Amino acid sequence: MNFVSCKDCPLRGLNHFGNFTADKLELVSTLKTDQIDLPAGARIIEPGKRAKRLFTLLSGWALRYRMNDAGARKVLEVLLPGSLIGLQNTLQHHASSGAVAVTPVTLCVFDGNPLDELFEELQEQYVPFLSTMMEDQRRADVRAMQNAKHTASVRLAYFLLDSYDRLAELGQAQGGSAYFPLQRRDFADILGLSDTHVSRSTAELSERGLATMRANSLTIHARQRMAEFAGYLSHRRTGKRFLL
Amino acid sequence: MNFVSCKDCPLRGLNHFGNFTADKLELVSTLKTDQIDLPAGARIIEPGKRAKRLFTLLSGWALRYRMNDAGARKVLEVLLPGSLIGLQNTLQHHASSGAVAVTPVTLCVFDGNPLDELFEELQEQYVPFLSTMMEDQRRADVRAMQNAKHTASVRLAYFLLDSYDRLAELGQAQGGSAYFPLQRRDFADILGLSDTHVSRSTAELSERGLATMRANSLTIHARQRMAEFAGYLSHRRTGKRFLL
DNA sequence: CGGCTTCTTGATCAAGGTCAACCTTTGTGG
DNA sequence: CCACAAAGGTTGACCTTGATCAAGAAGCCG
Repeated sequence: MNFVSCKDCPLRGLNHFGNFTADKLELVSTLKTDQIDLPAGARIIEPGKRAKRLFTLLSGWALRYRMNDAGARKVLEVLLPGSLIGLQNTLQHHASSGAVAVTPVTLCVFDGNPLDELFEELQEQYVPFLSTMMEDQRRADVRAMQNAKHTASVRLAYFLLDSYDRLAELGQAQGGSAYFPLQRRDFADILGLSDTHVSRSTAELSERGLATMRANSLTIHARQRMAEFAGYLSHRRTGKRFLL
Repeated sequence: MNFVSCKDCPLRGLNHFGNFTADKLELVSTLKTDQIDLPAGARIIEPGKRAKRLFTLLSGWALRYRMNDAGARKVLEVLLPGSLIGLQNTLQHHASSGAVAVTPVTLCVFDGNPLDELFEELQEQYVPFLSTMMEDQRRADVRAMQNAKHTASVRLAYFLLDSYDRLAELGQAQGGSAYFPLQRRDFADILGLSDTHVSRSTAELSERGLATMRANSLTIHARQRMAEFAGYLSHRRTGKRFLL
């Protein structure tokens, strides 16, 4: 993708993200030092390594994950356009999560200490910034709660609805359908299931007439019933999302 | 507990927490508007409610939790002295996690917009602040990963080791033993197990000679073997922890 | 000493893991 | 355009982990 100035950022135009004033935007533009394209499967951040650079996902899908001793991968977070990548690895000496591209991705690169400048110059932005972190934590909280009590197909249904709504906010879902590039193995690592059982669960959702998934796409057939099945409440988000 | 000025805060003296300069400390002192004692079992923050106040746990144990529709509780985080409480509920419109005291607790109260002032006046503190949030996220990440793959007793062992190390950093554990006020039911809600199975798992750790728990206390008998059993690595923490 | 709550132990059962065979897609080269 | 290989997905059989239900055993008050 051609280099995009933050002033012309296609994401920033979306209602979903907060706006900066022209001069703040100018500052953010100067903080963006590079833009890189990576193919599907590329490792964006190596787990266990310290990083100096902070990324924003401009387009494409990625996963934040962690490996355990046995070599099994657990996906901790699904990263969609607008997601900040690498905060763990810039702030912690021994961050053990990494990030990998699921589709071809385009990344905005913020070198040096963008957060220093951010908090110096864009001081009043810390509330949206923290709110966005809290929103992500909320998502993790829900996941934790569900893992404790619900069955595989309920968890899958919840994950699909939540993901669909995130995509819709990015303008990447309409009429119940969305591009959805995850494979069985990814679902397994996200939900903490075996890929075999993910298969069974998707079959169940399909049999119930709730949703079908095939060939990189997701279709939700009966939103209302599926939300009941999953115990999903689409709550209005807390304000706009922060975008560096 | 008598009102403690931040300048005389017993926690701040610990090596575990970062230090402020005298004038910053003075500022924080003025932000602390109150100090309250609550008995064991008291609800510190009501789930689902918006809150204006931010708390710091000065002494005692508390749990951040969330209820599901079926009325089951899931503990999301164990809060020990120094923990910030209520960030979710001040920043999000619809925060659904609450906090409850496990032991009698003493809370420092920060009214109004302490974070505003913090970031205005203590601007350079944002790195420790975010680092601390990332450290807590790391703990959650590990928990998520374990839930996916490990057995109940391994998860319990990991949780005990992690908790023990947190207590040790607070000077509340020596020689393998620590005050540990959680009940079977709390463990169940933390680990996402039934209390019955927590019982079996503690029995297993005891039979293996790794650790025993009785009467509000935890004793780790064979740290090394237990760490191997749990796959636990006590990594040096990333810098000091932020304490408002 | 009852009358609580918490903890333990046992028996049964269901959700999901594992292993293995087979089916579908997709891609590649002749 | 077909043949075949490789990767991903589905289905089935069996087994393990941990949930559920229920009955006792400790503690812990009054």
